[in-house]
Amino acid sequence: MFNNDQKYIELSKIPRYLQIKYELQKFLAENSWSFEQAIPSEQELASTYDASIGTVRKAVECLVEEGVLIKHQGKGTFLKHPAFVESSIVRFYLRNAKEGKPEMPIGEIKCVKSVKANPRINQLLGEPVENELIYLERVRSADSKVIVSDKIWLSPEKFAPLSELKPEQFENLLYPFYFKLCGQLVVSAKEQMTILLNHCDTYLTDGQEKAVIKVCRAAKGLDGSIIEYRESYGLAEDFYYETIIT
Amino acid sequence: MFNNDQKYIELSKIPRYLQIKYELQKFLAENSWSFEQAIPSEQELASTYDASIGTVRKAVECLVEEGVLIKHQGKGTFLKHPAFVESSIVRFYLRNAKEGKPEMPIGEIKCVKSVKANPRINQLLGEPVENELIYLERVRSADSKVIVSDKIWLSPEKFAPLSELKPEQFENLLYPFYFKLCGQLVVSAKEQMTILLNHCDTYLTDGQEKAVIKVCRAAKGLDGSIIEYRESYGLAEDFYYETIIT
DNA sequence: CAGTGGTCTAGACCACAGC
DNA sequence: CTGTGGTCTAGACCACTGG
Repeated sequence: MFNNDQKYIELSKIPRYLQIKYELQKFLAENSWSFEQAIPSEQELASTYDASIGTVRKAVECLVEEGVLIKHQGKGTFLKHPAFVESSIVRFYLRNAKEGKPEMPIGEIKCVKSVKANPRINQLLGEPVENELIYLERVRSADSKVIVSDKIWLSPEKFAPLSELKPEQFENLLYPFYFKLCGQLVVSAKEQMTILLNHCDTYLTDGQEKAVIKVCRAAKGLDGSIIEYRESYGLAEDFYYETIIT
Repeated sequence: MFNNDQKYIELSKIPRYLQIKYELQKFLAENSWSFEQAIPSEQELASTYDASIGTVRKAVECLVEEGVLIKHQGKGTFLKHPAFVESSIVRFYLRNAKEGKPEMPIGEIKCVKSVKANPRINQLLGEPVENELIYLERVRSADSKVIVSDKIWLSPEKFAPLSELKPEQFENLLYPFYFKLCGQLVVSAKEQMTILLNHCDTYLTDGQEKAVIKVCRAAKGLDGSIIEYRESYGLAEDFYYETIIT
């Protein structure tokens, strides 16, 4: 009925460069594009999408700003390795790191299991409310001291390969591991920080109550949906965070 | 016209659009441009700087991204009112705000004086290390409860008019007041957050030691130099912060 | 050298605001 | 209606990369 017509009109109102952006995003998600191979050049994209270079450049520019792509003059445009280090919770230890060589902390999985549905988290992950989720517990340590304690929830479908693994079979960095085993790439995340003055965590606080910072993180995949939900805890005394405001 | 040509040849290493961006920034700073009057249109700018519209648009786009300008289709491009509310320290109370009407807290100056030089702060503000600085103490309250306590340092030259004032002559919001009295516009700021578990503040903690969050803020003016340094304190239990990571 | 992205031009038409 | 910014084109040349 009218719906179709209306939809068509609505769609044609979306700028061409945004349409191309979405197409490109879909293309990259569906092909599990590698980090090493350049995506088609701007000339190629212009001809395949039948648009001028300027328009394609604008589409690509959007994805660069979102942190999905990165350009190298003379070489090409590539999928960007997400900046894993930039997590706010992981900045804790960077402040106190030895001069010159900030050492990456070691990530260790403590527990992998399937847990009952949690309405709020299921909804975030786009899962039916009755579905069970994959649940990980993990600690990050430096100099054999626990710095960050993570609780992680994942969709059972997208991350099915993980549920078969034992804790020791995981790797140090989780996001590249997700990508390798499950083809899921984290491109951005939203974090909420709060402070808990008396919190007790098995791994972080030695069973005592301490002041901690809690970071709730919702990580998005290439298609924009939330693919991982994580709650991280660090000691308040180690906290340091920097930001720019405009 | 000759000037432009010559300049372009001399500075040919810097892209034209960046040159125009700096020229524009200088122009806005020197003319104390108002928020209500649109800056010259893209056509005008293109002809005054003898560049194409596309190039001028790119220059303007830079300043929009930096939060200096804002565009309104059909109306023009304007100096942007800085988003004062977006300060991370001021987000505390927004979380607990009554539904529908997050009330702005009331800002009240407690003290205005000239203080001895502090090497670190003098350097940040670009002042000779022996110069005295203007120093303000201020609290922000909601429901007659102190939410944030600020210590503020300013250059004596740029903010000379303030040193003559009594506390009660200040206004609720400082940044618009700076602009009105001293022609100084804050366009961006860099903040560093840490947690102090046992901190005592005259206004915030009733003389007791409490867990607080400390935010050090360096605020930049139109020309990119730091024009205000501020240390803000808020109760840790009220802290809430959101951010996007890419 | 060829191919990539980076910059720039000189137009065109559209969408929106305000008179 | 005019003037603004928003989108788009079809080229040009430059700067950088790697074979």
